[in-house]
Amino acid sequence: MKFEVVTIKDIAKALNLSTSTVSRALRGSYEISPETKKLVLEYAERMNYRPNPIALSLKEQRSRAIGVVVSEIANNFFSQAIAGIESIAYNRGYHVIITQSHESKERELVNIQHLVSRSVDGLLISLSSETSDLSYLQQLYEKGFPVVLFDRISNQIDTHKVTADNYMGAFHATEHLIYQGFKRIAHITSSTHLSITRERLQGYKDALAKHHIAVNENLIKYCNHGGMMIDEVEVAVEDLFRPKIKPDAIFTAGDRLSTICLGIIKQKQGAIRKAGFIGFTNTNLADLFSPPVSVVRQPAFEIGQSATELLTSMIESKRPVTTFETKVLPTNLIIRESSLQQQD
Amino acid sequence: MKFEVVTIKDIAKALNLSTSTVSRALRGSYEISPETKKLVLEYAERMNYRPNPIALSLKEQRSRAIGVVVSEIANNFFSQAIAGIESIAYNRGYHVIITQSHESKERELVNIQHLVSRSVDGLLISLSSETSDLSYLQQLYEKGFPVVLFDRISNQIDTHKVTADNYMGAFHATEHLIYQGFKRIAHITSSTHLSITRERLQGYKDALAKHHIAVNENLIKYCNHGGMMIDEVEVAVEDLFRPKIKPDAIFTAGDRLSTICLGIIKQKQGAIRKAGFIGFTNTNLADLFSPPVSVVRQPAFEIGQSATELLTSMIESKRPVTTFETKVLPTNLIIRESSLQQQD
DNA sequence: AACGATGTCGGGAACGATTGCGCAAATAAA
DNA sequence: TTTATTTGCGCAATCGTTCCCGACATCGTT
Repeated sequence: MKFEVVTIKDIAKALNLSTSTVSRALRGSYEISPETKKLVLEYAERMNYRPNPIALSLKEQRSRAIGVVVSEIANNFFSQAIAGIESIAYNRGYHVIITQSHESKERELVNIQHLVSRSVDGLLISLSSETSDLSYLQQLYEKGFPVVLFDRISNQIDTHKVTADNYMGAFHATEHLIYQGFKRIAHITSSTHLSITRERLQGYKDALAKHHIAVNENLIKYCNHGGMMIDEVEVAVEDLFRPKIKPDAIFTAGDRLSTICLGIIKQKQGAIRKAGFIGFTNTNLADLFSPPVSVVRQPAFEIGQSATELLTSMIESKRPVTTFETKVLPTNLIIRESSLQQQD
Repeated sequence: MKFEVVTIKDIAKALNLSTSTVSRALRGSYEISPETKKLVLEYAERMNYRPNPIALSLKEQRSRAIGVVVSEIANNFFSQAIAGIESIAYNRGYHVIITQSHESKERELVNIQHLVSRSVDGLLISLSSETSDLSYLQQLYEKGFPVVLFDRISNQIDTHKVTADNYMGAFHATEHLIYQGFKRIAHITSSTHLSITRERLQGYKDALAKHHIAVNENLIKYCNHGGMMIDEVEVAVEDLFRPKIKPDAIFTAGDRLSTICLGIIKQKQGAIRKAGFIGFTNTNLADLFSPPVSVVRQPAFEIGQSATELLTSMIESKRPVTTFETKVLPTNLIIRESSLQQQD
């Protein structure tokens, strides 16, 4: 099952020229006479010649492809980020190879090794929630392999990073709840391995502190699988609302976490149902919810774009890049009914 | 900015052997003595040798990668389908290269050419809404290049196809609305170029016919950009509800179409707001809507898996495949409040 | 002792493209 | 006319790997 294509050799043979001449003619080299150029160009056009990228990769030691590792494609944030990645990569002539870690550090490692062996020119990574040891990546990176971290970043490795302003996003969300009069604001988040978890948690805590509300560790729940397991979230919600003194608002720190939590709330009655709600999520459908849901929205598309720009510039840089930037893009607080204090 | 790796040549030099011997030792050839094998294997292991997939691709004329063309990644159906594709491809040792057509036939063509020139071993395609002329694909396919169509298929090309049972999905959805007492059921769909449009439309019409309801062409609106342009949908909805005699229910035929339509309905009053609603969508959040939305859900993940299984079997088939199957997977009708007749 | 059989290994072409170098012919300069 | 320069093109190496052949050495057989 082969798919025969014309090569530079075929053209050379047909035109009674050498492959070098054909190659140079195609690349418009000055050392080829205009007549020969025209001849070759026209024939190549007619035969629909396309240079073989694999051969080029082998010769030039680059593949013009970048690898992406995310936890899950079917997640609003990531699918939007990938769209952003693809938009820039496409323009710069790179292919995008996508892999999912499913929040597993083993799978993440296998994916990275796979991509590297496949000679991708660079890597765009959002860490899995299990990942704490970055030594493999570190090692790879120190050998000069371009890596850009996005969304879930780490300070264990010194390279370009792009992320949303998780701290301020969480801070403003929490402060908004406080302004609305909520006093006992619960926070449901994921593994503390993740930078986004820690940043959002800090924003939450600092907002409370600013308004002289003591942080209550019982109001903070960690779902280590980040919403990959529904049970985990159910347990967290039930734990929160079991005590006599219940939370009056919930602030969730992740896309899946938010939607799952909303689903659980919907099935419940009483205090749970009445609690204020705001969450980090990138769904476009939040205003269709009942009640319309307040969200912290991340500029996912732009994060993907920005990370890809940094990566391609690193790949194409002549000398080793030594100064790195960490881009922090502002989040968008969209207030709808769910986070408003009900007057009753 | 290079990333130096050990090659078979390095091993040969270090061990004072020829590359042929090293190659054979690594592949466990019988003509290499056990001692030499052991020596090579251990050294390769120690140096963390990985065969260069690019070189292999060049030699073997295959890349162990499959190309995917969809209209948009950030769409529930496609992101779920891609997850299914990736799950099978991963197990069979293939990489997945994803591209988006953004519903443009030019972009689709460029992507396909790009992927082919990059020597993907096969193609998984869901056609753009603009595509009517499949001659390029046809031509490619006739040269023996493995192609599997999924979701948006075409009978212009004879190969494996995988799709949801759009006809029955639409039929049952429409019939459900009829059973609920709705009489004037509008249908908002996309370009008739698409197989899914035609199949769903036919299901809709046949359900009406079965229940002796005349098809009213004024109640059918075609959004040729399939929800990529919001205006288009707004115009459609307004056109539907402008006449004196208004529809009492809406049935939408696509993911984006459904959610956009729901957004529009939400902003309106009166007849529009009160109309029954059901739509094709793969969002997981439909029961969080207000009211909870009835949907026709496609087995997106399974469609992706199935298409990938067929493609890889085609790629790996020794002799040309001549008999093709069209897999039709059942849809899932999930009834919630939005499609129930309100008793008032 | 001569021969074939077997076991181990290396040489080199091939996959498709680029590119430094060299060579011949044509042209320009002396 | 002779020399120098330019023009136009081919040879061959290279990227990493596989694989067809051919080259030996060793062993057993007659």
